[in-house]
Amino acid sequence: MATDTYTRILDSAQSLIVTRGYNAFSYADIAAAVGVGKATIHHHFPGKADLAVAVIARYRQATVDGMGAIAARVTQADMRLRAYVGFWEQCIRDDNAPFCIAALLASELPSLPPEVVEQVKAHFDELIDRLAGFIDEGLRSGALKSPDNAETSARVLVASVHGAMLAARVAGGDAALFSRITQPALQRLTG
Amino acid sequence: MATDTYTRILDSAQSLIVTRGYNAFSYADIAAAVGVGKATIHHHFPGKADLAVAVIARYRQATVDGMGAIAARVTQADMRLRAYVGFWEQCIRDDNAPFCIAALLASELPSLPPEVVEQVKAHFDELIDRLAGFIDEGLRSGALKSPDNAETSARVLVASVHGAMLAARVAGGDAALFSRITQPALQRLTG
DNA sequence: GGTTGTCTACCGACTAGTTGGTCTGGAGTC
DNA sequence: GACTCCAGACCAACTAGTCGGTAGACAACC
Repeated sequence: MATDTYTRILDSAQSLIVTRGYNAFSYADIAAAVGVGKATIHHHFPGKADLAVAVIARYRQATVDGMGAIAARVTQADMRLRAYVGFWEQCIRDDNAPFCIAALLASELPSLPPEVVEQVKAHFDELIDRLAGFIDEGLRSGALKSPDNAETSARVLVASVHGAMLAARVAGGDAALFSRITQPALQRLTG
Repeated sequence: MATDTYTRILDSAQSLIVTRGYNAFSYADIAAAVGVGKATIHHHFPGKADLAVAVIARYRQATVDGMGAIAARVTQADMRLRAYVGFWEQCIRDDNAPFCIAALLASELPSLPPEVVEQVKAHFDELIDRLAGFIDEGLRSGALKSPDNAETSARVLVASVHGAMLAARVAGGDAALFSRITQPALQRLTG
């Protein structure tokens, strides 16, 4: 199912989307990066939208898995939130995947094919849902505090992370700036 | 200097960038929207980067003017910040220009021509500077409070606004959601 | 008061290159 | 021999950008 070429195309597409967005990468870019013909990409992903959908679908799964791993590994609610934010800080620091592709695609939303829009929305819903789960648990146990409900608190935290990503990107990949900006949103919940 | 056609091209480019970003609009789009030939656009703006630079430069001026107007009209520091956030809430509600073009371009930053990158960075610097000015004044007078310095506080607020814009766009232009997400960042300063 | 020259504003037709996508066909495998 | 995987050549449509040329405004000159 997931052959090597298939995965490498997906990897390449993902890193191109992270740096350029949906509209500024082409089949030729991927073909050159992976070292295959353009037709090979079409073989695995009939259209550009299919490719993007596959990238986000995998990204969504990775997010769900990652949040699940945090839930399993970390027991304290405040540390779970710190792990989420810390993950992105590390990504920016390593210049690995220094931007959430869903956030990037969200900004381009009005110019995206409907299937892609659907995936982006689904990712946001999922992410908010998982974080709200962490926060809800923390509020019940008294480990966290917030004047708002868990869902709103999660949205505020995510917005802070996305805004901080933008700021870090403008500052040339400044992970320390990202950390500085996201800290208040964390402190607001962790006290 | 600034003829009618010139301004209309600029207007059209700006609204196209707001909805689609830099890479997903073309000279043909603008030509069709304005009702002129493509060559006319090239006459006023030799290259696509020149056009984008002109759009952002005008946007920067409008931002500086707008912040100046707030400073002149509103005396209380907390109300100045509310005016800034409220401006964007209104833009989203009216579906007028429901996204900051600099924030949108910032997400595409790695794929942008250097002249455009420069303008985007300059806008961020200017915006942070003006807001930090408001906050600094408020901190001195005791109208605002913050554990951080004015510059960091301004960055946190801007990140919150940009993150909330993304959330509102994903939610289909939900101005109430934008307001709900930005409120904590305001409350943090206004108490 | 014509004539000439120069300027800006604009257009239709063009270019070279790129876009996503299709077609045919070959190599390897089960 | 059917199937998956892949490449090369190709396509129409589109991209930013260029070309020569036109229409009008303004001025200078004789």
